[in-house]
Amino acid sequence: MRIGELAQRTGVTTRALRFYESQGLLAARRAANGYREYDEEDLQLVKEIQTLQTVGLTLEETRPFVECLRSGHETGDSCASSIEVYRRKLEEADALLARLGGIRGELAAKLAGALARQAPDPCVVPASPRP
Amino acid sequence: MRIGELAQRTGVTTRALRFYESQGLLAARRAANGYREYDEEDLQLVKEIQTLQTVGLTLEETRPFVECLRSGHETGDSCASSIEVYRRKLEEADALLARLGGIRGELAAKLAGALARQAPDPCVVPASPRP
DNA sequence: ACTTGCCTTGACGCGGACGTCAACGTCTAG
DNA sequence: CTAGACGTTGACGTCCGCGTCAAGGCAAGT
Repeated sequence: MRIGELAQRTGVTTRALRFYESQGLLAARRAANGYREYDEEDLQLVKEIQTLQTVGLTLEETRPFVECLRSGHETGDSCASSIEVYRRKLEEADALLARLGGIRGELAAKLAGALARQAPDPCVVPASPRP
Repeated sequence: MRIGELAQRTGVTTRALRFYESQGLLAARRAANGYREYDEEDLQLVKEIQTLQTVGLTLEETRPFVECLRSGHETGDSCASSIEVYRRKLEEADALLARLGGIRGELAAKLAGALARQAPDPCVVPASPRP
C-alpha cells in the first residue's frame, strides 16, 4: 500500500509517517515512480508505535520495540531492551504521579486559602448585632 | 536594586527577568544610564511568579496574579480571575492525574505481559517429566 | 590606561512531534 | 486534454521558557 492508505488505516498523518522514516523508525521500499510502498508488517509497526505513544513513550523510546519487531520477534516487547524501557517509564510515571499529587495538594490549599481570605470564616460567622 | 541583585535574591536568572518584562509581567523603571531599577514590590512579584510556576502554572497563567498584586491587593490571589485560574489548574491536575494513573496501569500490564511471555507461567510451572 | 564586572539589545538555539507551505511529479477518470 | 487526487523533497513554523552568544556601554578599582 502507499502512504495515503497507511495513513488512513492507522490514523497517523502522512506527515508523521514521513517523519518516522526520517527518524529511522519506518523503512519503506519505493515503487518505480518513487512512491513509498508499505506492507502489512509496516502497518503493525506503525500500530505498535501508536499504542506505545498513547502510554507515554517518546518516539525515541519506541525504537527498541520497532527493532525488536524487525528482528523477527512476534511482539515488540519480546526483547530485553524493550522491557527495560517499560521499567523506566513505569518509574517515570510513578515519579510524575507523586509530584503531580503534591502539586494538586498545594493548589487545593492555595485555592482554599484564597477563598478563606475572600470570605473570611464563613463557617463560624459571629452573630451580627441587631439594632 | 538592579537586575543582577534581583536575580540573586530570587534565584531567577537575569535572562528570565528580562523575558518576564518582554512578556509584560514585570515593569522596571530605568536609571539615567538605562539600567533597570527594581524595588521591593518587584521582588514580591517575581517571588509570586516563582511559586506559581512550581505549582504548574504557565507564565501566561500567572498574569492575573501579577495584575492583582499591581492593582494594590495584598496577595496575588485576592482577585476573582486568579481564583479562576486556581480552579482551572486544579481541574487540569485532576484530569492529568486520572490519565496518568490509567497510563501507569497500562504500562504495568504491558510489562507484566511481556515478562509472562518471556518466562511463561513461572508461578504454576507444570512438573516437567523426569526421565 | 586597563581590567573586571555589571549592564544593554538583538538574534538564534533547544526539545518533541509534527503542521504547513512551496513547487513540483504522477496517476486516474471523464 | 484536463482536473483533481495523490505523491515527492525541503525548509520553515509551532509552543514554552528561557539559554547562549554577540557586540557593545557604563562604573569602579588599581
